This record gives sequence, structure tokens and C-alpha cells, in this order.
Amino acid sequence: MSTTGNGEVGEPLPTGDLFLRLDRSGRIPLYYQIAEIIEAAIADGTLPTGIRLENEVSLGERLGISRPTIRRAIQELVNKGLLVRRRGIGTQVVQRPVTRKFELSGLYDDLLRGSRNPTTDLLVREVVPADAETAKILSVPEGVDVLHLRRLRYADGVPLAVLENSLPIEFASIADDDLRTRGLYGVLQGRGTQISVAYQQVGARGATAEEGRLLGIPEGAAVLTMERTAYNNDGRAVEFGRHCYRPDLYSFEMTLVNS
Amino acid sequence: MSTTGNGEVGEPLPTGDLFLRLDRSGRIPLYYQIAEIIEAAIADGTLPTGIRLENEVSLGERLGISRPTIRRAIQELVNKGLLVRRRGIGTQVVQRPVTRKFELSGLYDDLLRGSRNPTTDLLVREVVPADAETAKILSVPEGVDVLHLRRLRYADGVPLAVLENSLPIEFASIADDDLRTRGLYGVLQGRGTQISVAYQQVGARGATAEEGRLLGIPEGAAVLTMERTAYNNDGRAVEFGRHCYRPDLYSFEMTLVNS
DNA sequence: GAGTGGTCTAGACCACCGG
DNA sequence: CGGTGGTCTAGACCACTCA
Repeated sequence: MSTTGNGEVGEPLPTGDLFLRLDRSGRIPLYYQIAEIIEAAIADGTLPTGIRLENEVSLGERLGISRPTIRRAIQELVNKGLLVRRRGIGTQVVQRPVTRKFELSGLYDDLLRGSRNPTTDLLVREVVPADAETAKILSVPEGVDVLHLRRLRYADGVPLAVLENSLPIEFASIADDDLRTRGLYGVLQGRGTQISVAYQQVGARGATAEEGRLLGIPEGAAVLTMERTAYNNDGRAVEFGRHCYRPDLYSFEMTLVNS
Repeated sequence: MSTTGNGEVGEPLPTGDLFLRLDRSGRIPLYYQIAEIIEAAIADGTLPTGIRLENEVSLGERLGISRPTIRRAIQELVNKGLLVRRRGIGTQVVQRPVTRKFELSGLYDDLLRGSRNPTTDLLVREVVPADAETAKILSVPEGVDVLHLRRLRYADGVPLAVLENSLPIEFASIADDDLRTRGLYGVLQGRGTQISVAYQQVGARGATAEEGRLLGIPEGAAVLTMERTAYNNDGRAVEFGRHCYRPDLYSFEMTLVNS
């Protein structure tokens, strides 16, 4: 039986029982399985906040897994901000309130995860020549046709955000119903387009008259804004969005980790 | 001489000359040196947007460096959103406009990097008993003394942000002058406190009368808000901040990468 | 089938921390 | 000093993509 001290005593740890479900023959990488098990143990309190983890070498030996694989699993959780490593000391669970992580996903899935029922009105859907800015961002010649969308997103029936997007013309065949019943990223994924990188900028400004009308707030009231350019896994821009949110109903959460 | 095709032709690449400066005996990790060289090559156009990188195995052989080390260097840049990898295809430079990355750093250093001269007014600096919320966030008992700060941050002489922070009492000895001439994170680092994780939430609201006066905007005008809790490398909370920014002068930029 | 990245192993040595 | 994480090596096999 292995032990993991908390700095003062060397108590036996429940971690000994956590790793019985490793599947070495399946498609899921070992490091991923290990990371998920540890993450779940943190989430349900089996690994309390502030506790020191078993060291990498002994954990690897105990599970019959090489140290680089163990390290990779732990690194995933360090990157998520759940663990902290210190040379010469050990690895600890970060002491913190529960916070959801910030991922590359659309608003729709974000609302789904938060159990806020998302729905969508399709306000505008047109094919128009790209203006200079859109053309530059999407890396197409100016004046070439692009798909332009304007949607109103609700959460639990309450208007939450005005979503304005431009996409290359190859996406013009997207069905209206898909846009109404799914998130844009879900639709793109269904067409085999995987988003792998996105750059976004979050700011604020006063609402325009139309935004105020759509969102049910006065003109000039504060809205939270986000501009995002998303790139395919071959590095090409597939979507440019300019969105605004009701700030009392939505905010951006994120975790930052020091290299 | 090695070659790296761009998908159509197999042209010789200038990358052959890029890796002459590797220092194997110094303190800087090899993977870090390699990542920096590639990043610089992307930044100055030596590795143009969309180009395919030399494959991992051959790059490793050519440099006399093992493949895991090469992979780690490339992974750093994938995490920064500069490169995209596809199995069976190769590694490409992401096609994108130049964007600064989003790091765990304070506003002060952020402004410095952007060559916007940051200065600070210290409006409030007091030791007060922690209210319930602050106590919970900082993981101290309610009513225990904490250091409370209120600062006004300028960029190029223009008021930019109202910064409100609470810190554990051990930081009460921070000098006023340090707070006026440096960023909070710089001061903490100077005291040997390294921030390693932070959770933040970005939103918007209307400015209060006082915020409007300080920032030179009307009461009720939109401000961008950020709340952040920062944790030490031993996992303890060291700072809680509640800030608001003039949205015409500041916004948050970030890069998101799909797992 | 050839070439690519994705995963994994079994070691090694080092740097840093605490007692 | 012993224990920890940080780096690095030299291989291996697999999954995927494209011609």
C-alpha cells in the first residue's frame, strides 16, 4: 500500500483504489484516462483541496505505467489549473472554489453545459460580397461572396445575445433548421469541419437601438462584446463572429496558468 | 540539406539555418530554445503563414535532438495557437493576423508590452476585517484582517482602469511607492511570491458615479469588468481583484486551442 | 505503401527543496 | 542527504492520410 503525506503526516490515501479502471487496449490514451480519474477524484472530494499527490515515480510503478505517461496526465491537469507542481516539493491540488473551465466551444454548448436551455432565432441569412475587413479576416479576395448570419440566442427563453457571423461561401449550404436548433460549431462539426484554434477579443460598449430592442435593454446600456476568428485544423479561417451579450446574463470565465 | 514541401513542391527551406544557436550546456531547456527559434521565424516571416513544417523525425535527426524533445517544442507552439498538427499530414503554421497572446500577467506588464506608459494612483490602502465573501475567496476566517487596495491605473496619462484588490495580511508590508511605480504582480514577484494559476471572469456593466468620475466617462456608461483570484505555487489564494476598465481603451485578447 | 503525427516505454541525469 | 519534479534520450508500435 502506498502513502501520500500531506506535509505533516503520512496517511494512507484512497488513491490506491482509484486506478482500477484503466483500459490498456482501448482507443482512449492512458494519460487521458489517468487525468480523468484524478480530475473526478478532485471533483468529488476524494482528493481534497490542498492535498499532496503521490509522487510521479511511485505512482507510475504502482500502476505499471511509465513516468512520462504519468507526467503527461498530471500536466493536463496542471494546464487546466487543477494541480500545481513544485520541484523538490511535490504536486498539490489547487485550493480554490469550483469553477468551470474555459474551453474552445460555442455559446450554445456553453449554455447546454450550464443547463440553460438554448434556443435561436435566425434573423438574417444572406450571401453577400465580402467587405474589405471580412475579406482580410477570412483570407478571401474582397468582393467574393460570403455567408452572413445574424442570430438571436436565448437562454431559458430570455434573449441573451445577438450573434453576427461571416463564413466562407462553401458553408452557404448550411440548412436554416440546423442554425435554429444547434450551435454554429455543432453544425460545422457535423459537416466535418473541426475548429482547432480561435482568437478572440472581449470588450464592452453601449447597446445600439436595435440591439437594445432585441435584448430587451435600453439603448446605450452596457453590453459585453466578443469578436472571434476561428480556424480549421488546416489553419484556414472558417468563421468570423461579432457578438454582443446581455452582461447581467452572461460573462466569460477563464483559467490562466503560468507557463 | 533538408527540404520541407508546402504541399505542392519540395523546396529547400531556410529552416536549415535557424538552429545554429542551440546551447546545450546552458540553463535554458532545449525544447524552449527550439520553440523560441520557431516562434521568431514565424513572427519575422521566415516561416510564412500556412507553410508546412519539416516533420518531427527528420528535424530531430538533423539537429541531433530526440523526437520527444522536438515534439515538446512544437507542442508549446500548438498551445499558443501558432501551429496546427494533423496526423498523417504534418504541422502547419496557422494562417492568421498577428495577435498578441493572452498570458497570466497583470495589467501593468500588459501595458508595458504594448508600449503604453502605465502609471498608478494609490487611492486607498487600508487593513480591514475581511467580509464574508473576501474571507471565503482568500481562505481566511471571516473578520480576519486583510489588505485592501484601490488604485487608478493610467495608460499614457489617460485613466484606464479602477483596480480594487484584497490580499492576505502578510502582504500588508508592501510599500506605497512599490504600488505606485510597479504592477501588483511585479511587487508580489519581488517578494518571492510567484503566481501560478488564476481564475478570472470578464463581464460588463454600467459605471457607478465614482467610477465615471475617475475614468472620465458618464455615470451608467459601459465599463468592462474583470474579477480575478490568483493562487500561489503552493495553491493558496494570494490575491482577489475586482477591476473595471474603460472599454474604448482596453479589451481582453485570448487564444483558444482545441485540446 | 510511404509518410506523418499520437502514444508509450525504460531508463538517465539534473535542479531544487527540505530536514 | 534523500525526495521531488524538470529535462532528455533512443528506441517502439500504432492510427491516420494521401497517392
